[in-house]
Order: sequence, then structure tokens, then C-alpha cells
Amino acid sequence: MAAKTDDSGPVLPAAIESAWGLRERPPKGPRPGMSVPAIVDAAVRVADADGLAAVSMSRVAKELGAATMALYRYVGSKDELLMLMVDTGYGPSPGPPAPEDDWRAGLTRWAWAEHEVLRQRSWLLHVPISGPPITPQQLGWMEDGLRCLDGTTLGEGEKMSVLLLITGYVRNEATLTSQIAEGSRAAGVEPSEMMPAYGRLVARLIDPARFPALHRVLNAGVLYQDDDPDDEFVFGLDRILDGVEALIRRRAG
Amino acid sequence: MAAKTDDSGPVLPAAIESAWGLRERPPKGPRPGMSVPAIVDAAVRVADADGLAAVSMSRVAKELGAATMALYRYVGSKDELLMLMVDTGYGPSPGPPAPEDDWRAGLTRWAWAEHEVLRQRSWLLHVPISGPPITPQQLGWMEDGLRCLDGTTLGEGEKMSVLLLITGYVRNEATLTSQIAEGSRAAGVEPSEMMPAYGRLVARLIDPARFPALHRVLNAGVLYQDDDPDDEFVFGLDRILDGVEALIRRRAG
DNA sequence: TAGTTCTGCGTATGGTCTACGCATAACAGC
DNA sequence: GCTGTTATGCGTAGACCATACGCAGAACTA
Repeated sequence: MAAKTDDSGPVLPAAIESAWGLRERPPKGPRPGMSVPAIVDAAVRVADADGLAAVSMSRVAKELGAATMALYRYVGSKDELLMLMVDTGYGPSPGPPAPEDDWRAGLTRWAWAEHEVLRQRSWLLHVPISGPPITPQQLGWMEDGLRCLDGTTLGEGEKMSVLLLITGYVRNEATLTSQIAEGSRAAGVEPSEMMPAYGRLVARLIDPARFPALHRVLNAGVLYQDDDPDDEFVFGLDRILDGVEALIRRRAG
Repeated sequence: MAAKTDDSGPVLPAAIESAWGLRERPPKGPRPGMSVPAIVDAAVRVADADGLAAVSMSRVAKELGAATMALYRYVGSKDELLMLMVDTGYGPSPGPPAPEDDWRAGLTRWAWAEHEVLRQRSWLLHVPISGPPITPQQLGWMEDGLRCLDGTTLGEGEKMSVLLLITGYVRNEATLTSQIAEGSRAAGVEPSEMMPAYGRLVARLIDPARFPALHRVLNAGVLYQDDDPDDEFVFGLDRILDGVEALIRRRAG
């Protein structure tokens, strides 16, 4: 119906376009000595080893034996590099759900896959995400999530909302867990001692008259025990999936 | 039972201790020309006006007509200042739930209160939170949330998990919303045009054979319409609360 | 009045990202 | 083969940033 208006969209950063396989190299000029994937891999290596804070342009360049400014021939800015790091950091999506899985089993597997990635690469949580997903792998994750809901009665918009809900939960849970780990490393405390220490600290600070409910939680010893983070994770995930199940039943019934 | 081991906890930053009203000023030396609250207020003012990225020690000092290094007599580091900014940025908690509210109404109000704060001060989302809450106001929010669940059959640990679940959801939703707003400002696009532009972009990038489910979502026009962010918010919140309700019924029955 | 202790803050160090420009390498066309 | 064009590699330099350190002087105690 409409005329071609394909250039109307927001301008995609150059490196992202080449991640989608668009944009070929012009035949002139000296052959490039590096490649965008090599740079991104090096940056991911640095982040894996020393955290996201260690990822500076000069550090990445050193990793490659190149000069700092050489990188700017390949990526437009550090933010662009970060975007690409997220793409390869997540890696390929877990794949579509198994045929015998219902939506709940599929989404559970989907959530665990992201959980696992974030457990292993907690620096992904520190990357300031600056917009909706546009890189190939990220949309791949989305696709796989959507397929889990294929057989359900939900509307397309509702499917999207459910995925947003779950991925947000996974990220949030991973953030809390990694904060405890990082905090314990910074304070030189055993990770298993972190929550108990926090409980004692809060107990020292609060006035039971002003914070009765919190005081009750402390008395129950909730904060003192170092419970399995995985239990915490499945608790929240099951709550959310229960909520989704209620919606699906309502739509179906 | 146990002997006094109150010094065993992790060392609290000096400025946080004085936020709790501990630690009094030594009587010697010249009278301080500033105060921690004044510094934090100035920093919050800068963040409100120009975003968190604009908050540098020199900028805050300029705001106060003071020298940069003068601030370090009051806060130990920039991270400490950020921690205090979060405390006053959130402001006082919404207060305990009204007596006539059931848990669901109470938590809904609680979630909306945080939602509102984050809508108004989106820079709070950019502060790298570095541990569990320890400032007075933050524990105040926690207290109010816990009180909403007072009459329920949930265990103390479960109450805590539910609050974590909700606050995580609120933060996540606010993050997405503010990203759209910031992205549209950066790209010079009308905020209402942001999602449609994103939809067109994704449509241009993906191969329908490789991304069938995503393609179906696009065809349904889900991404093109600029729907009310509040609708999206209540959708997810209702899903979560449905899940909590299912748990409460199970515990009760 | 002397001593102590704390404040304000100037200076300096080492880190960040990146704009700009130059020398050079590789190709296209004649 | 020569020349013009275009891309690359990268050195220099600028504009920021947090903050360690040390000194002058103010305000209190004795």
C-alpha cells in the first residue's frame, strides 16, 4: 500500500548493521588488520576476567596488541562496543522448546537458560542497556521465548508482556545474587557469611518500635540463614508462572 | 543468650552512620561550613536537572559554591554520596497500608508509590546499587511493604520474597519505560513515535523464516502502537499478584 | 596563651573517552 | 605502470573524571 519508506527508521549503528550481515567492505584502501568480532571477543575476555569496569578502550586494545585509537576504525564508540558485547555475551539462545514441553516447562527452561548465562557473566548486568533489543542473538532469545507460548490462547501483545515480565525477573534476581557475591568479595567476607552479617547489621540499626514488621522478620531468622539462591529463584519464578497460568485459564475459559 | 558481638558486622560508611543519627560531631576544630544533607540535596538537584551522568564531585561542589575537595570532608567517596542520594531520592515511604485495605490493595498502592518515584526521578535507576538496603528510608519502604502482608498466612521469608519480587518488577518496568523516553530524546524522535519506529526497524531486520513467532507479533501490530505504559504496568503487576494470591490460598487452605 | 584537632582546599597523579590529522597501504582507471 | 582515491593505523592532545596528600588557619580545651 504505502510507498517505500524503509529509510525512515532510526539510524542503526554501523557495527550493528554488519552484525546482521548488511554492509559489505569497500574494496579500496589497505586491508583491515582487525575485525569487529575479534575486538568484541577481546572485550568479552577482559570482562570475563576482570569485570566490566576493566573494559576500557585502551585495555581492549592492549589485549589485541593494537593501539587504542585503532579500535575506533571498527566501532563508533564505546557504547557501541558494549552493545556488541552484550550480543555475544548472551550467546546463542537456548533453542525452541522441545515438542513435548508445555508452555510452562518451556518458559521455565527459557528462564533458567538466561539465569545460567547471567550467573556466569554477571558483568552483563552492569552494562547500561540503552534501548530495546536489536542485535541478532537478542532477537533470537525473544523468538525462542515467544515460541514457548505458541499453543496458548494469549494475544500477541500479552505474550510479549509475559516475556518481558520473566526476563525482568531473571535479571533482577541475578542482580541481587551477584551483588551479594561482589559485596562479599569487596568486604573480604565469606559469601555464606554475607546475609548473616547483613542481618546483624540491620538488627543493630533499627528500632523495633519504628520497624515492627522488619523486626519480626529478623526474629524469624530469615536474613541470618544463607539459603540456596536457586530456591529463591524458583520461588519467584513459580509465582510469576502461576500468575500467567491464571491468565491463560481465564482466556481459555 | 549470646554475648555482645555488636562490632562484628561490616563497617558502615561514616555518612550512613550519621544518617541513622549515630556519631556526633567532635567539639574541636572550625565549625563545618557545609553539611552532608546539604551536599546530598545539591547532588539530587543536579541529577534531577541533568541526569545522573552530570553528577560529578566538581559539579556538585560548584552547585554549592565550594571547592571540589571540600566535599571529601563529608563523604568518603562518590559511591557513598550516591548511596545517600538514593536514600533521599526515594524519599519517605508511602506509609503503612490503610486499615481497610487487604494485602492486595496495600501492595498495589505500595508498588504504585515506587513506580511514581521512579517515573519522576529516573536517574535512580542508573545508580549502580551495591548491596542490600541499609539506609533509613529504604528500610522504611521495606517496613511498609511487610505490613501489607501482616494479616496473611505467609511465612516471614515468603513475605520478604514477595516484596523482592514486586520491587524488582517495578524497577524493571520503570527501566524499560525510561529507556524509551531517553532513547527518543537522544534520537530526536517524538516519544510516541519510538515504539513504532522500533517495530519498523525490527521488521526490516528479521527474516520471517528464521523468526516466525516474532514476525507474527509484528504482523499483529503489537510493537507499532504506542500503548499506555500504565496499562503495561498493571498487566505485569496483576500477573504477579495473581501468583501471590495463589500461594496465599494454598497456604491458607 | 599553648596545644590540639578539625576544616577548607590547592596541587598533582593517573585514569577515562575520543576529536583530529597525518603517513601509508591498497585498489580503480587510464 | 602511473595516478588519484579511499581506507587504515595510530600518535597527539584535549577535556573530563575521582581522589591522595599536605598545608594554612580556625576553633576549641587546658
